[in-house]
Amino acid sequence: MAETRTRGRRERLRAETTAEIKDVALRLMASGGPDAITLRAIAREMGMTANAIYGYFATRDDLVTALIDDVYTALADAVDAAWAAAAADDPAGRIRAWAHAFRNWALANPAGFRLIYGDPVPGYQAPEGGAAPDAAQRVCTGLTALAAVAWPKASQASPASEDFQWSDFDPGLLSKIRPAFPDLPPAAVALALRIWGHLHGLLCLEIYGHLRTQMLSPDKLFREELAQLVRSLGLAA
Amino acid sequence: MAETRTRGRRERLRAETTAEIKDVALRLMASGGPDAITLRAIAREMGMTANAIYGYFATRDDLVTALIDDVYTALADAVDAAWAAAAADDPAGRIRAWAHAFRNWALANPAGFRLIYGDPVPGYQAPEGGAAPDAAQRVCTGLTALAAVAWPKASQASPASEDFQWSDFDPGLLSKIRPAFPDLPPAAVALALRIWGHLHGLLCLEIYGHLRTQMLSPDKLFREELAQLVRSLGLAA
DNA sequence: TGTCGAAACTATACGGTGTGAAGTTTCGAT
DNA sequence: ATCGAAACTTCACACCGTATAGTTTCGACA
Repeated sequence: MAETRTRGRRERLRAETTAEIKDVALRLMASGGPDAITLRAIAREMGMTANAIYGYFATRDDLVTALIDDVYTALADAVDAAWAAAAADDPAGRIRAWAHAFRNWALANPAGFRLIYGDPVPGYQAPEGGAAPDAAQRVCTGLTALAAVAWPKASQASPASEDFQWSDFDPGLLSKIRPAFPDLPPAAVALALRIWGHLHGLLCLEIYGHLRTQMLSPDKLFREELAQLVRSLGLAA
Repeated sequence: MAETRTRGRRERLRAETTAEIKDVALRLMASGGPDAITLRAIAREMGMTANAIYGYFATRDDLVTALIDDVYTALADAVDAAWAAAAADDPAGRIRAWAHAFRNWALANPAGFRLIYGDPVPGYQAPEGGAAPDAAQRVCTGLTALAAVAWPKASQASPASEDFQWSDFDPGLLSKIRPAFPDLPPAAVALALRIWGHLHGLLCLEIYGHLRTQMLSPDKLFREELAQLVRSLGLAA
């Protein structure tokens, strides 16, 4: 038991250091953007040598990957929580809550948003698996859940023009969605992705500063977007 | 006259070198992404020293700015040309032509798209004026022209919920739009920006690889988006 | 309790980057 | 023929990621 305690101690220290590295990296990112994430800066902040970090992350990309995982998970948590907090019998309200949570999170963590959705860092290549794809699918799944509730009305308000097949979508995504919504057709998933694109586009333009050159009140535009979305889904109050 | 000839020669050489620098930079970007744009790599390619480039661009950011200007202008030219090539009496066709030109350009020049709309390069800060904002406004203006034609029908199909004012928009943008479309209300410009956001979002997700994790046929999704857009504008065939 | 060995960390080095200052060459204008 | 500006090179500096080798720390076990 002393054994497990001490071994636990080693692992605890290691976990703490790992957490501190990620913490410092996130702080640097928040203050100086994704490019401020340099091993040397992190080490400087921690009173270490840059090479010491290699004991915790094999490469800087691995660290960035870990950060993306954490940040993306935080985003997914935020929108899921907003969804859960809204009244279940008010689909339009849930969509609004979800979307506003998404935007508010992005505006509060612009560097995080860029880290997830932009070029995180020079030459970075995302790995295959990991928490980030999971979080992406959670976001996507949440959106599909919203679309699923609205689908019966939405599909008759504006049926899909393309004939979507299940084979058009990623099996991993479907494996999470289809069990939850057995009656959902492929076109509804396409709708969810389109909605994702709508919100993502406005947010990208805003966060990367392309909207501010044309529009002085992006929040008004976003609210209008949501109003039209709710209406197009046949959920208008 | 010998005077003007020789002075012209100096300037011509200078212009040629400037063009070659940008050319090499664009080639590097196309093959290795925006991050491959390094002064040293350019100089290496040209058989020069990296510092020689400082005679043409005061800083690397200035070079990147020049590239962004060129690339953004090329994009604006492409969509404008597609718009002009489509039949003037077919608003829906013009929208489709515009949007497909946008997407095709982006897919053909992913690095350029990232250069314009993403983090171009570590620590880059866009300057105030220049050709890029002009090109952005051309894109935006083109979109507004599309929205303007559709507005009479579109506004009664789905009127705006927010009350947009002219003061919500950038005066520079309005100065180009309002003279051309005197009867256009602010809400129509908001619609144009929303459409921009829709297309931009799908394209961003696709180009940055976030869509491919969920959807295997992005082009089908894009066509569906356009179909729904045309329908929502009351332009359905 | 003394010793071993693994883990954590440092030191040094290499090649890459942008950029500044100073020196050299080129070449048109007078 | 000469002057001077422009083009270019050389050298230097600080920063980056990362590989290698050496050093310290400290829990585990005889």
